[in-house]
Parts: sequence; structure tokens; C-alpha cells
Amino acid sequence: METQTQNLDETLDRDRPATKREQRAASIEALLGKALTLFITQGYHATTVEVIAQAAGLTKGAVYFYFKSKANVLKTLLDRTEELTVEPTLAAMNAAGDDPKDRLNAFVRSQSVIGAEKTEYMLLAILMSAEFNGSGDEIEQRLIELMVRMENALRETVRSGQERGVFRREIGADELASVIMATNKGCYVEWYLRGGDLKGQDFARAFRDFVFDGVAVA
Amino acid sequence: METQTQNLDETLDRDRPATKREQRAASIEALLGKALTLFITQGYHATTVEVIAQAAGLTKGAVYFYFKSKANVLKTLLDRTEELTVEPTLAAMNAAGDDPKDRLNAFVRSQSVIGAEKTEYMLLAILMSAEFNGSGDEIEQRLIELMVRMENALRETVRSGQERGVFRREIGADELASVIMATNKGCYVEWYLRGGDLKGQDFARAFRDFVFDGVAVA
Amino acid sequence: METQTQNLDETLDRDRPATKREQRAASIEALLGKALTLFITQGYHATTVEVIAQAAGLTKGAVYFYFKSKANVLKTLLDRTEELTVEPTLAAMNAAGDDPKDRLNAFVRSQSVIGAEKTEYMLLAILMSAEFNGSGDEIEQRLIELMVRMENALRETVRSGQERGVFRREIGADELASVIMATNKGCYVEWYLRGGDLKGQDFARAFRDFVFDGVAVA
Amino acid sequence: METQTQNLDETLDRDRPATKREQRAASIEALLGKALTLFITQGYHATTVEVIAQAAGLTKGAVYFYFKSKANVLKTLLDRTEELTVEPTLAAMNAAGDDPKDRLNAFVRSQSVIGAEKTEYMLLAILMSAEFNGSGDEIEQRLIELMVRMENALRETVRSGQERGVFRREIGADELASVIMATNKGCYVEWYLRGGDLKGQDFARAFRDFVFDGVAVA
DNA sequence: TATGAATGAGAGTTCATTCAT
DNA sequence: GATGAATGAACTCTCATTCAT
Repeated sequence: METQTQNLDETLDRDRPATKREQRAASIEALLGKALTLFITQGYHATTVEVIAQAAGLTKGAVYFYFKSKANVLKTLLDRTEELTVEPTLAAMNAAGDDPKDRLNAFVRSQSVIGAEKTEYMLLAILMSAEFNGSGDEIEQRLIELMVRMENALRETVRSGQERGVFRREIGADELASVIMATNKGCYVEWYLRGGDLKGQDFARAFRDFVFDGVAVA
Repeated sequence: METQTQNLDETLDRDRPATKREQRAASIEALLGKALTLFITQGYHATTVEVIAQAAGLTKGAVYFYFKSKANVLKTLLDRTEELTVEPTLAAMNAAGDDPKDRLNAFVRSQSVIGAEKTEYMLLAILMSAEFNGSGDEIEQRLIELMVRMENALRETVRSGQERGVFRREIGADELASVIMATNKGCYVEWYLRGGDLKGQDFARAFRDFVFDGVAVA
Repeated sequence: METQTQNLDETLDRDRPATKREQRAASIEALLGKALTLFITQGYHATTVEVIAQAAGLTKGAVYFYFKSKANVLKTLLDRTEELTVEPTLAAMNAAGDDPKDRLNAFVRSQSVIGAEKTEYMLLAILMSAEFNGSGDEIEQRLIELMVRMENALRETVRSGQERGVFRREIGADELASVIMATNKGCYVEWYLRGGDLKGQDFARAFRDFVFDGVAVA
Repeated sequence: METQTQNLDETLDRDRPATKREQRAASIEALLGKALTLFITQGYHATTVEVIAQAAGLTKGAVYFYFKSKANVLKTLLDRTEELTVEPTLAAMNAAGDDPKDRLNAFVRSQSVIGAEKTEYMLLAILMSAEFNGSGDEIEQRLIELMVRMENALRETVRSGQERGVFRREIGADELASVIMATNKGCYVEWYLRGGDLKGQDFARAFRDFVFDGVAVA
């Protein structure tokens, strides 16, 4: 992802299988891809460096060659998570204009679209937050940073909607935004924990409708 | 066994209880109490037996004396969780009669009351579910058992409410029940992750209102 | 098992179940009996104090009440072993008179008779010798003491037989006595390891015949 | 062990072999060699992984790198035992032709030759058999397998000798074979327990002569 | 007489990490 | 670019032993 500025004189041959640069990229991608899946399914601590390496067809040493530590693998993954899940949602909200309903709608739609396409990244942020909470770890900080931007945007939207009288006022903006966020995260985790039980599309729609109107008949 | 008849003139309860039975109970409670908090805050795998023991003012050996393994500490805690959180909610739903709205209301109120009083037990079930998911562990089974009873009751209530036309029908019963459950769990975790940011009472009320009507103005 | 000779003034009431002295004796016997079997079948180190106690229907503490340590249980057992297996064999050899053939015969017969009646004690000495060899343990010394008396008697008999020309001379007395001793021990262990495969009587007779024609003048 | 080929110019083989393959082999040999001696002298259970490692100039981790468990160290050693002690004896018996006396002679000679050269491996099989007997362990099975081949060959030889009238018939083939086997094992253990007391050559010869005249037709 | 709570030393094992090759 | 040998710290668990009751 970090565009390693290419020297101009080096032309890139596709067919000749492995220039060093390509191989490097391929190994990194393999490692990150496997780590992502493993961190989600087994948890960070329960996933050993060896398992990640083997899953990617490499050895432990390679992980330490490319990333300096196990923690760094996760950090790299969290950078991607921000780029792939947080940024687009914020962008979508901004693109939706000023109307709080539109903005909330943008948030909810964006999250469910991203959740369908980048499910693992979304889950990573949520699950790691639980696993690292209270650890005092550097990673804990990174996770808080990640989440806080979305939470702020959501809270601001809720507050503005309440001011304009389109969202219920009995509940404080903080609490309401938190419940929405909680529902959002909860749904991802539920979906993940239930494996294939729930139809993704239906569940995503259920989530969207639910946020707006709860269980009540519309 | 030994009836330690307490003389009136000197009923001296010191630091350590007098009889073995009392001592046993005290140690077990201390151990379980500390383990509960630690499993939630650090996670099961990240919590060492030594830390549990020290937190309870004992040594590792004592943990193995009372519980035969670390896993058994958690299992004991999960038994209590079932008793203290699942049973009362099911009882409340049954006591609420036939009306689906009443039953859902009972579910939501019961969960938020229990959540206030037995917060840690509720969190334990939720967080351990995530940590043990896919582990193939015996504990994973226990956790599924624990959750499945409440999920079934909730789904049944939702289905019945849909049939009677009081709950929205565009969303399948499974999905709707799952979203409610997800919101429930998500709120607990959010509350926990946010530490003291949110006012518990307000947040619980936000959750209740939200389930029924979403963000919409009532 | 062994009738603990009662003091004369104390009449033995069979029906009144447990004078302290009787109970004491009963507990000690139970403990030693179980320990004997367990040390043989599991080995000393692999046998835990707890298992011994439970097998005797008592708790660990009782073992430490009667014997001061686990090692002491074994030592007590070794005292009995000397009394029950070494002494009678030496006595039998002495009772056989001067003739080396008679003495060797007495040794072999005595060992096979004792082996039939006190199998476990014989095995204990043999197996513990292997387990404690080179340990530098106090018990190692005790085991050497135990064995050395019999070995000396046997060697003396062999030497005398060689001098009189009734036992083969090409083999040194030390070596010949050792081979006999080794065969003796080896047979016990073999019998034990093979469980019920071998018919005890036949095997004992095989051993006796084997030894005799082995040492016979060609 | 390590063929330290000293080239004159400067192929400097220092303490540690140069290539990874050599290093691997050297470490494995060191570990196995020390483990063999320790298992015999201290017993398997009394030998700690740490002690094995230190004896080989490595750390515990290295043992787990090469062998995945302590048990696996022993298993590897048992594989070698089979190869180095059982196979050659069976081969020698087969090479001896049909005559039962020749075959028994081959057995006895082979065992005493191997016992002189591969003493530790022979002892390992015998001592571990005692230590693991009745353990229900996987290793117990391996040990039985190991022994049973030799026992079968010996029994068959004895039976055939009895049929041809060259071995005594009053004793059953099973019992006779067992006594021989017992004598064989007993002699190894005796030799080992007595340390340097006995002259190896003399003792081996004592054993051979003893067996022969023991089974001779009267 | 005997129990049961508790300890502490040490066992086998795992794993993130380092480094020479 | 990547491997494989090796380490060391930490973990779960075991067990002989002590001691108040």
C-alpha cells in the first residue's frame, strides 16, 4: 500500500515471475492476509507467528524480516483498516450534505456496504478493541484513535439531528450515538459469531431499518 | 462439619474466617471474584493463574486446590452466569404473559436491570464468546449453550409479535431477533469499553427506547 | 494381615470396632499395603502421596502423620522386606548345613517359595534398586545393604562349591554368583512384567531347574 | 562423534560445525546421547528436560525444537534401540541356520556382543520396560513391540529344540524361553547396578555358559 | 486421630524473538 | 529474501510437605 516510489529506469515485466520487488510484495500480502483472518478467528494472542507464517507458505523468520514484530503485523493491518473502513464512511457522510438524516443514512449504508466488502477489516477493529482493552498496550491507543473519528462524526450528526428535532431528544446525544455504534459493532460480531446462519444481505438491511425505527411497525 | 459454636463474649471474626468451611468459601469467593474481573479486563488467555491467585491473596497452588484447572475457574463462573443472568431474564419473560410486546419489554428491562447489577457476569458471557469462538474448546460449547436459551426465547417472541402484527414484518424473525441481541450485547461491550464515559442509567434507558423505536422521534 | 501381637492385659474385643491402637494399626497397614502395590506397579516417583492415601481410604495428611515423609513409607516397607524375604532365605541356607549344593538348593527353593508368598516384597527390592540406582539417595544405601547380605551368602556358597569341585570352576565365583542372582531377579521381574502370562508354579520350577543344571559340573 | 576433519590450510571447523545440516545433526546427537545416559542412570521421570539440554550444552527450548516433547526423545531412542540391538540379533539367529542349538548360540552370542558395544541401548529397553510397565502410556506399547519380536524368535527356537530333543522338555517352551530372557535381562541390569564390580568379558562368558548348560539335556 | 487448606519448588511446554548463514 | 537453529521468559500444572484445627 505504501507506494514504494519506483525507480524510473526499471521497467516492470509481468510475465517473468518474480522480480525481488514483486516477490516482496507477494510475501507481504500473503502474510497480512493470513494474519488478518487468523487474528479474527483465533484472536491476536492465540495466533502464533509460526501459524501465520505457515499459512502464508513461509517461515517465522520471514515475518520478522518484513515486520519487525508480531505487534507490527497488527499495526500494519490497523493502518489498512483505517484506510479501508473509516475513511470511506467519513467521506460518505460528508458527501451526504448537511441533513442529519441523510448523514446518518450515509453512515449506516456505508457501514453495511463496507461490512459486506471488507468484513474482515471491520471485525478486526471491533474484536481487537475488546482483546486489547485495558492492556495499556501501544496497540490499545491505536485502536482508540481509529474508532474515535467515526464516533465523533456520528455524535455530531446525532446532536445536530436532535437540535433540528428529527431525532429523539429524551436520550442524550452521547448515549444515542453510543447505542447506534454499539448496534453497529454488535451486528458485525453477531454475524461473525453466527457463522453462516444469517443471510448477510437481510441482516444488513435489518440493521439499517432497525436503527431508524426499532422494532416498531413503521 | 465441626459446629464452631461462637461464644458470645468473643465472636472474633478476624481476617481469615474461623472454620474450614468458612475459609473454603471465602477463598473460593475471593478467587472467583478476582478471576471474573480479570477475565473481563484482560481476557482469559492473557490472565495468568498466578495473577488470579495473587489478586485473591493466595498462591497458584490454591487455585489448583479448589478448581482443578484454569479452565475450570471459567466454567464455574459460567455456571454462575447462567444462574444469575439467563435464568432471571427467562423468568421475567415468562412472568410477562403472552403479549409479545410485554415479553420483549420484559426481556429488555430484565437485561438492563441485570446488566446494572451483574454487569461483570453479563460481560463475561459476551467477551468469552468472542475469545473462544472457533476454538473447538469445551468452553466454546458451554458458551453456546448459555446463549442459545435466551436467543431462542427472543426469537420466539419476535416471531409471535410479527404474526400478531405488532412487530415489523419486512425483516425476518431470525434477523430481527439477532439485531436485538446484537444491540444488547453491543451496548454492554460499548459501556465496558468506554469505561465511565457513559452514565449507566441513561445508557440503559437509551438502549430500551432504541430497541422499540430506533432513532426516530416517537 | 500380620497379627500385631496384642498386650496380654488387653482382651481383644472383636465386636467393639476401634480402640485407638487398633485403628492406628489398621491405618498403618492399609497405607503400607497400598503403597507397596503402588510402588511396584507405578514406581516410587510416579506414585503420589495422595494416591496412596486415597487407596487406603485416608487423606494425604494421614500419611504424614504416621510416616514423616514419603521416603519413610518406602523405608518402612524395606524394613519389612528384609525381615520377610532376606532373613528367611539366610536362615534356610544356614539350616541346610555345610554342603554347598544343599545350601544353593536352599537358596533357590527359599527364594521361590518366598517369591510365591511375598511376591510384592521381593519385587519391591528389585524394582526400587533399579529406580534409585545412582540417585545418591539415602534409600539407595538402604537397598544396597538389603541386597548385600544375600549376595554375600550366595557368593560364599558358590566359592565353597567350587573349592569342593561341585560347581564349575571356569567361571569366577563373583561372576557365577552374580549370574545366579541376576537370573533370580530377572525371573521375578519377567514374571511381573508378563502379568498372568506365565504359570507361576511352572515358572518357579523352570527357574530352579535352570539354575541347577547351569552350575553343574559338566 | 563429529568428524573434525582438520584441513591443513584453513578449513576451520571450530567448536560448532559450519553448515546448518551439520549443526542440526550435532545437536541431535548430543541431545540423544546425553538423554540416553541420563534415562538409564536417573530414570526417565527423574530426568528433566533441562538437565538433558544442559548436558548437551543447549537449552530446554532446543530439545523442543528438535523433538516435540520429552516423550519423543525417548521414542527416538527406542527406534535406535530396535535398529541397533533387536535387528542384529534377529539377523544373527537367521544367519545361524536351522539348528536350534546354533540359533540359541547365535542369540546368546549376539546379545553379549551387542551388550558390550551398545550397552546403553540394551539397558534402556530393559529399564524403561520396568519404569513404564502398567502406565498405559504410548511408550509402553512401543516397548512391548520392541521386546516381543525377540521373545517370539527365542520361544520358537526353544520349541523347535524341544521337539528335536536337544533342549529339556520337562519345562514348557514359554517358561524356558522366559527364563532365558529373564537371565539375559537380569544380567544386564546386574552388570549395570554393580557398576564396575564385574569384569564385563568374564560376566558375559558366565552368562553364555550358564544358559547353555542350563538348557542342556541332562 | 486425621483432615483439608495452602504453599513453593520445579516440571513440561509454548512462543516471540534473535541471528548466523 | 528467507531460513532454521536456538534462546529465555512465561505459562499451566503437579506434588511433597506443613500446619492450624
